[in-house]
Amino acid sequence: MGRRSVHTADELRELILGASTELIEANGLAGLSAREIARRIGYSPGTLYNIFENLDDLVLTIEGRLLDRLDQALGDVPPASSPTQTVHRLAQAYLRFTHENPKLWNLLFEHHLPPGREVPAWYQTKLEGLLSRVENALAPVLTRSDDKRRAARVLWAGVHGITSLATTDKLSIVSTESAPALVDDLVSAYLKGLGEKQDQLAT
Amino acid sequence: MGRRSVHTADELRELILGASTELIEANGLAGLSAREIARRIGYSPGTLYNIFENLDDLVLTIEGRLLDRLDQALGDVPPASSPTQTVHRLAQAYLRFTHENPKLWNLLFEHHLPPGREVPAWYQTKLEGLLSRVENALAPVLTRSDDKRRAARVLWAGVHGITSLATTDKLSIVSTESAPALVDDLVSAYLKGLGEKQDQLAT
DNA sequence: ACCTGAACACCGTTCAAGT
DNA sequence: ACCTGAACACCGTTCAAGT
Repeated sequence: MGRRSVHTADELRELILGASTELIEANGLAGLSAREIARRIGYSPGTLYNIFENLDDLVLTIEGRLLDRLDQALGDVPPASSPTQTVHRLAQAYLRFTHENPKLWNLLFEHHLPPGREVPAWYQTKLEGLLSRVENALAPVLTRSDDKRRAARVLWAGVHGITSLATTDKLSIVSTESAPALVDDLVSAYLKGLGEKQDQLAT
Repeated sequence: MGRRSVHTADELRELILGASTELIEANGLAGLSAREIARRIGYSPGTLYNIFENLDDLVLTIEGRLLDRLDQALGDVPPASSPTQTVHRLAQAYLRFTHENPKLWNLLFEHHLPPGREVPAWYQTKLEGLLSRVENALAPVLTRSDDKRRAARVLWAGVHGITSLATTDKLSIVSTESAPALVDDLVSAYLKGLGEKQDQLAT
């Protein structure tokens, strides 16, 4: 037929991304299918492939926007009286974000690129941007850049691990309610332990 | 036709599980399909459904065996001179295990049961058994059972987070080579920090 | 230029029919 | 009793044909 510009390419793009997000929020990656997206927006499956290379490309786009939203959420965190307190706030903001968007967040870990394909460069850049927010918060207390790098990664991984176990329902060793307390415990004990190490090095 | 007992039900079960494990080790959950399993073992797809309820049931069985193997690996860790050292050894053993079976381990997080279904009771039991190994190692240093529970969960989640980021290739913020150092850093700083807290409570 | 929809090569799962 | 294989209801992706 040729519905010819009932929607512009950009509008179509947003329609597709919107429908995809809804499907993922409802049933995770398993709920996403090209044909179902097409049904929801009233186009044929083929249309998706005019706009996106394939489903992986589409998912990567959604993930990019999600990382941007998290970056914004972390950017909105006001610095606290001490670096330690700021890290606490960042960690809780991350936790809140993942709990508000559990299925969408899980997408980052459920979705895998086919064997050959690498993650795009902009994706890697976004990740580093997020991590640098933690590194910056740690800067006043960890001057050696190696220490800062490592501590930021350990904290990030630790908080990720807690949210992962809490949201997965598969390793339900951690309940959703207990997650914030575990995150606080991790951050405070770990940073306290690091501080002691620092002191030892200083003496 | 009715190949009638060329293999016993148990043999067939093992054939299916073996082929499934190979497929997962090659390409993750995405590489697994009932039809491909059937092809590999020379039976028709329908046969799988005489032995397993469905693919989820089959995957859950594989996951159970994997948890058993990890439990054994952790059980083989000899206690060290101090509780802290023992936890270090457990954490490294966990890390080694996940790095030796990356795709299989990822199965635990890639695979989700359909909306209604809950994880079976034996599954939950196995998880608690694993966690109790960490709790036991912590027992000499953390007497309050609440503290023990929390510390074991934080450590477990933390190590899980590090391996997850290292193996995912999607959040490649952590390289495979750096993982052991991050795990050591997490365990030593966290436990040192907890120790300080304890001291404070004691005074 | 844009979109369709049939076509191809796949899925998971069921179940009547065969041995 | 055990296993098959056709059938059903799905997939992702491509591309000739239509407007």
